[in-house]
Amino acid sequence: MPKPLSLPFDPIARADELWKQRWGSVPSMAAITSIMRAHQILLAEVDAVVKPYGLTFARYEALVLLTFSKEGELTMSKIGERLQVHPTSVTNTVDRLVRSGLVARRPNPNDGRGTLAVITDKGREVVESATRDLMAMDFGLGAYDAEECAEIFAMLRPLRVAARDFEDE
Amino acid sequence: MPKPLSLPFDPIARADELWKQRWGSVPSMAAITSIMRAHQILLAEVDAVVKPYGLTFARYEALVLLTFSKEGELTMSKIGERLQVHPTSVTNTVDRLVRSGLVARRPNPNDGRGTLAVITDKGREVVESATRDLMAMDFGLGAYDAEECAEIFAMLRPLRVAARDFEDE
DNA sequence: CGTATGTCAGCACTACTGAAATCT
DNA sequence: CAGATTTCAGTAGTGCTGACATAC
Repeated sequence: MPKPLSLPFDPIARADELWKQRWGSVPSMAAITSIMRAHQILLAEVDAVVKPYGLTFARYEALVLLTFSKEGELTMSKIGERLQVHPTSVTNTVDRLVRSGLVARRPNPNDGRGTLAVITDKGREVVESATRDLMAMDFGLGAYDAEECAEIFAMLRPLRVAARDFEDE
Repeated sequence: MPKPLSLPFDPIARADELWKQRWGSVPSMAAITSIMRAHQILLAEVDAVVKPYGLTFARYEALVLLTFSKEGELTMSKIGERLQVHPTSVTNTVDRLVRSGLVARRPNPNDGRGTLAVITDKGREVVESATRDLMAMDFGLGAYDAEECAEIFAMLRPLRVAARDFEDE
C-alpha cells in the first residue's frame, strides 16, 4: 500500500538548484511545481475516498454546495460561479449526479431559460457519509494542524484575488 | 481579457463558514479547495503561454528535465520518477514530444529493455524560448515575491514527504 | 524462473471551443 | 433585437488498469 518508490532527494529542490545554475534564481518555478504536485497527491487521495459512492471530488463539491443552499437547489450558472468551473462542465457534472440519482433537474420557475439542480434524499445521505469519510482522513492534509491549514488558505488567497475570482474588499 | 465574472465574496471563505455551522470547524477543507483552485488558475496561465510552442506545461517540464541531464538524455523510468507520473503517461508525453521533433527515442545501450529520450537541437531552442516567456510572467505567480514563493514551497513540502515522494533527511 | 521496462488498448474524467435552442 | 442560460458535439489532455513483449 505504501508507495514503493521514493527518491533519495527532493526532486523539486533538486530542480530548483539546477535551474539556478542555468537561468538564475527562479523561486516561482519551485512554488508552481509544488502546487501542481500537491494537487495531484490530494486529488488522488480524496477521489479514492469518494469513489465507493460513485463520486469524484468535483461532483462531491457540487453536492455539498447544494446542501448549503436553502431548499437544496441552485441554478446551473450559480453552481458554475461558486465552483469556478465552465458552464459545460457544470452540465456534465450534474448529468452524472442525475444518473446516480443524487440530484434531479427542474426548470427554473423564475426564468424560463434556466435549470435548477435539486439534491435528492439519497444525495443528502451520500453527502453525509462521504463527508464523514473525508473528515476522517483530513482531506489528505493530515500532515497539517488547523493553524497550518489556515496558513495554506491565506497564502493562496492573493493568487485567487489576482485571478479575479472575487472582489477583494 | 479580464475575467468578466467576479463574485462579491470569497467563495472558499463562504463555504468555510457554512461548513463550520454544519459539521464543525474543518480548516483542511478550505486548504484543499484553495490548492485545487490555485492549480486550476496556474495551469491555465502557463498552458496558454507554452501553447504557441505546441507544448503543455507537463511536456515543458519533461523537456526541461532533459536539458538538466548530462548528454540531454534520460530513461523513460527516470523521467517518470522525477516528474512523479505514471509510466504510461511518460510514454504518452514523450510520444508527443517526438512527434513535434523536440525529442528522439533511442534504445538504452546499457539495458536492452530500456528506452532513452534524447532532446533534439530544436527541443533545446524551444525550451529556451518557452522558459523566457514563462519567466516573463513569473509562472503565473506575479502576485508573490521571491520570499513568498519560497514559503509556498516550504509550506507544501510536508505533504510531499507524507506522500513518500522522496526520503526525508 | 521471477522481475523490471516500456508500450499498447481502452476507459474515466476535466476543460474547452463552437454552435445551437430557448427565453428575457 | 441584443443578451443570458443551458445544452450538445467534438477535441485535447491527463491518469489510470490490464495485458503484453522483451530483456535482465
